[in-house]
Amino acid sequence: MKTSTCKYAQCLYFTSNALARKVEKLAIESWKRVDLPPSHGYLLMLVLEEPGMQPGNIAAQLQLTPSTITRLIEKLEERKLVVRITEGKISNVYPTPKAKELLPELKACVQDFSEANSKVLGKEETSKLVQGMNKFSDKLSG
Amino acid sequence: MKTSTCKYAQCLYFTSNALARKVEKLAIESWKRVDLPPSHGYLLMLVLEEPGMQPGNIAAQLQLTPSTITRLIEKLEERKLVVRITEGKISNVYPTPKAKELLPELKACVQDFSEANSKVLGKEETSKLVQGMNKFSDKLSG
DNA sequence: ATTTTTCATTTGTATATACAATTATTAAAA
DNA sequence: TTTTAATAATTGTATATACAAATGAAAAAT
Repeated sequence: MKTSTCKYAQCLYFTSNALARKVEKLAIESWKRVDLPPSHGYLLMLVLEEPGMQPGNIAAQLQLTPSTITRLIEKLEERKLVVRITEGKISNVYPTPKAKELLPELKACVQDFSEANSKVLGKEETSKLVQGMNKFSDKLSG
Repeated sequence: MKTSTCKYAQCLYFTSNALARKVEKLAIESWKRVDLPPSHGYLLMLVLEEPGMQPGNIAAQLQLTPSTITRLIEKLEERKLVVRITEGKISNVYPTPKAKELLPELKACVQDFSEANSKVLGKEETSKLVQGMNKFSDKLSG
């Protein structure tokens, strides 16, 4: 259904949620080749770039709560893609060799997704949209 | 954390999800006065405007799946805000008197939220952002 | 008039996420 | 140095949402 026929098409609540759901779906497609949901994929890439990264920092980077990060890590551990090494109150998350092997594929997913959404609105306009969303996000995150 | 310090700040997946979560939070605040999550509130308003509306149409309007609508309606029934009357394979959802009494308060929530997010970016710019998001949404929704 | 297909809704189950409470540890204050 | 406070991570529980399967009814085809 076109948003123009939606009663709440002018409402940011409605709009941002609807968009997020659709973009999520698109992203899921792009990440199917590695059989990971996008959220797991992004977390994994973060850890590959910075092995030993702590859950708290991951949470900040991904703008998710620590508890959510714990859950994501659990799943990635089950898949043998990361290991957690805990000393005292801090944990460090490391990618496994299996994850390292997967890196090129992960990058391909990101690339794939980027191309997919560039096709939708064009690179320029998509980039502007992203900027607008970030601007709003930043003003909100107190 | 500012998005500018986020590794994936240029990624639509990341951006749209992060924005949706933040906007949701803002909306929850606005809807607290009626003790309803925003999604329930919007559904209820739809049904108040068009009593007897069917779940399938509600789903289309809100761009949610029918199963999600069933769940939302269940909650609203528990709260005695709507009733479902089923004949054959179709259902009609009606607002209760309690819901009708609530209508001014619901409108106040919408108004409140709208003001809250206008304060963030300004009316003009917010409106442009919404347009951009809708445009993307529309091109995506196959 | 039966059978088949389509359709609207619901149910079972799964994922993503959050909040509040808990645990365990380190740092600060007394 | 003992107590207190702050911090990092986790766990328990709850909400929002979806997909796939099931149900039940109406419409279409034979």
